[in-house]
Amino acid sequence: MSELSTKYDPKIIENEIYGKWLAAGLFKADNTSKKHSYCIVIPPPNVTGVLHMGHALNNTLQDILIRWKRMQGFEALWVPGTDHAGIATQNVVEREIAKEGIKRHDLGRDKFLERVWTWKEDRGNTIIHQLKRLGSSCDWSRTRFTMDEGLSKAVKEVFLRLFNEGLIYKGDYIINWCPRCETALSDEEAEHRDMNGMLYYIKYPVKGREKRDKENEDYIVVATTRPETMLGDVAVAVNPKDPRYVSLKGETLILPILNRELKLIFDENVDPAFGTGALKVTPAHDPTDFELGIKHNLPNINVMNSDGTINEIGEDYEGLDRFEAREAIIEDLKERKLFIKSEAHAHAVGHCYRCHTVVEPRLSKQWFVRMKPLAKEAIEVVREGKIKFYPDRWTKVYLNWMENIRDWCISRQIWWGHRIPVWYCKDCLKFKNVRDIEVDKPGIPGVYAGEGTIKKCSSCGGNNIEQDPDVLDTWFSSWLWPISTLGWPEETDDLKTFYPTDALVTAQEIIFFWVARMIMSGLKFRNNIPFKDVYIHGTVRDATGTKMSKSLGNVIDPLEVIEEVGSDALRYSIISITSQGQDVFLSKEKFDIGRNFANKVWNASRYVFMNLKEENLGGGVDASELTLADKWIRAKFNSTVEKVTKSLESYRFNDAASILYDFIWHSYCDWYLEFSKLTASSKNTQKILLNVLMGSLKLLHPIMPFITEEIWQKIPAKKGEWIMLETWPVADEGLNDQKAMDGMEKLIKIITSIRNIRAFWNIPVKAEIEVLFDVKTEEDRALIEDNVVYIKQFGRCKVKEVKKALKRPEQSVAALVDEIRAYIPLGEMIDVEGEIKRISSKIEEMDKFVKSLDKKLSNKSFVEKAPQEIVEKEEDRKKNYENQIKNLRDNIEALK
RNA sequence: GGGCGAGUAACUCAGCUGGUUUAGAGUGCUUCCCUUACAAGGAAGAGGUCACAGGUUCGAAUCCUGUCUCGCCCACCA
Repeated sequence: MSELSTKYDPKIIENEIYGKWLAAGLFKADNTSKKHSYCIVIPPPNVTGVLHMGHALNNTLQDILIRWKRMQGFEALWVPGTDHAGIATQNVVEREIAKEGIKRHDLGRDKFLERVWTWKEDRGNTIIHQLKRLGSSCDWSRTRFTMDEGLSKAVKEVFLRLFNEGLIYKGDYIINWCPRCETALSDEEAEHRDMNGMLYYIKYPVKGREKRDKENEDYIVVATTRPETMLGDVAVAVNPKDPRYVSLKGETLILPILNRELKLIFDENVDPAFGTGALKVTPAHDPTDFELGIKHNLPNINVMNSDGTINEIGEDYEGLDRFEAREAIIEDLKERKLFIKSEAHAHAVGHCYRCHTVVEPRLSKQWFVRMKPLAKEAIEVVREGKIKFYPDRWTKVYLNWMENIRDWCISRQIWWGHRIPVWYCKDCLKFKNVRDIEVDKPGIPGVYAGEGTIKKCSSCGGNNIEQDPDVLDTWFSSWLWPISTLGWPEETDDLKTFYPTDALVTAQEIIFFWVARMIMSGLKFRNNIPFKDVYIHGTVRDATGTKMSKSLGNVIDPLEVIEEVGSDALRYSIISITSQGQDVFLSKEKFDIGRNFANKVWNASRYVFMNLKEENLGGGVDASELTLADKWIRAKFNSTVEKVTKSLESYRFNDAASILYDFIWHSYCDWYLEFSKLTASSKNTQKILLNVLMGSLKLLHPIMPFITEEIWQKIPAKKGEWIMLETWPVADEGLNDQKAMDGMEKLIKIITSIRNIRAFWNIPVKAEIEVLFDVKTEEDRALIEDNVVYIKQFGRCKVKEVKKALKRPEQSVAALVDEIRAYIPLGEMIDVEGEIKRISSKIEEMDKFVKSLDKKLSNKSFVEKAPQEIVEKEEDRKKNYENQIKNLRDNIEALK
């Protein structure tokens, strides 16, 4: 047989194999195939991204699924791609041009976008290349990008449909504003982090009473965490039931510093227990206050510019950054004796998920999608089980979010993205700045939403038309991913064949951003769920439990790991340590698991190849000549097939990995392969050796695609064939053999016991020992005699005698396997006392079990209520132990 | 404030519907072995009141309740 190289070198193998797969077009899926389809779509990584361990885990899981299904005979499609990551990419390019001393406004919109596209072409494919290195069997011919023509068309189509249905509107609301990116963010894009902030107590004087000295009557104390927003205060609110403030009803307050008059309003939503029970009302800078403002008909005063500096309303503070203004205002208040105190106050503060700047709640005109109507059906399909989450606990998280869904802010004040397809006639609408135009419903004269550029106003005939300057949230294109990558809105063959897709594999962080919205969009625009199963894997963390991130410098670079140990080892390791949905704690040593296993597989295959003769491999296995080990390994493999398949079906990937590890390493290599050395020339042995290896390689292929393919290609009979296109093994009931399983297990125990004795008595490796077996049954006698060569070889001993009621030889020690007694005469080497001690301690140990079983069996309730088979089992066990104890006692007698 | 997850061997973790588990694996540790597949290996071994307290049950690491510790997510108490 052809040979594998002595050393396993993943670097060479992996590059070569991947190239071969690509060249042969094996990843391409046929959309006219009559086979059942199986489809997954990649969670599109951000174009600015580089492969991190999260991706490695995510893509390995998906690749396992897709390779497994492909082998099961499905027409398997895995659609890859990237999203344009509006804010992140724009930030990257802005940073790049900043090095040349240019800002984006210097370049202008068109020129800047050209730069971004150039960047995308040059650098935006990094992650795609890296995914290939991992072995991902994506259909690269179908690679998509959210700004592609097709996907852009889908985005536009969806916007227009929703707009015309009145599900998209533009209006004034408090949104999360990132002063660094200078754009609005959705609620999900503002990450809340616990911060040790301050709560500041400030006096707001009561008008006309400033000169009085009486405490509590000449001012109200207000508590705030953001004093700078007081510049935009329009009222102070208290609870109507709060006795402290009842007497002040009808009074007017004076806003410190700016000296604006403020109403004192009474509202039940104010919590008397917080701070002083008095709330400063700043409708333009706080969501709660905004609601109050509407309810009490208060004006909105916006005091900040888009970059977070104070605007002209702030008078002397104009131009100061919000945090500088905070300090300055506090100083001024102190000077005016209007500042009372500050106290530590822990609270959650929103941060921009792209640049981590503290976001500012800010009143702003933005585009929104009404989500409640979309959520309805998305809730039903999950409730009815049409879409299932794995692990199931995420169902609740999803439903909870869905049921409390809020409108989605989809406009971003950046340039990189899908521009909002809305045009305004400035003449009809009489607005200087189109941002200020409110669009609360479709069909407003002078507001046009359309696919192509609109140049002329059909209302007034004028051409003073301007397109909305904003772009859409990146997720507004990502949420269409399952339909748009398959060709929607066109009725393509891909869409017909592969939609709905089967599984979505993703991380928990993205359930709201993406999973939930895809379900809504699929139902809305395709009238069907986008996928059936959602597998949520854990977050990859470092050994201390911190999420791996570049800025923290605690990353383990998957590509470095691949360099060192290979992609197969990386894949195996990460899968084996990821139990369903649990977070993954990584450290470099963990990759040894996969490295060692790959090495084992390689060397075992090498051994098999070395011992095979091609002329022995023709025809089937001769069933009449099967050894115990043959039957055993075949039965064991059979159950492995079953278990691995079951594990994959239930998304228990780590189970699949460890079942294979255990079978290949501990059953196949440790025992079968060792046994085979004694019958290496037998045709049967060679055939079974190869058959089981081939089956194992197939089962292992989804997890370790490269090494399995490489070995497969070296099997002469498989020359020119691909393991990745092989058929997934199916369990064959005819191979199950309980008797062989039990027999082999006993044999293994016998050999182990003999080795054990050798080690225990410190018998030199080269010293020969003899074993005599005392058996109780004919079966046991046959078992030993039939397999005596193995006992000799692996127990490193001579088998002198096997018979019933054998008398214990003098000066011997005993090993016990069930009812079999093995005696090893050691002559002068043993001290009788020591052996008696050893046996006695064993008796004690067993006595404990007998006693506990006794207790159990004498318990009437147990005997009556427990299933019959369990009672019987326990009885058998007890008998067994009692027998063993009896044997051991006899042995002590014999030694004396 | 709500929700979720975790606490099992020195370390990192499995253990799915309670009984074939006398609680497993990998790493580490001890002893022996470079035996022609593999020292990235082989053989043998030590090591655990399954966080704590109750409860359900004939039977609990597993189910229920509570407590403690850690981690995460959600939430407009300024």
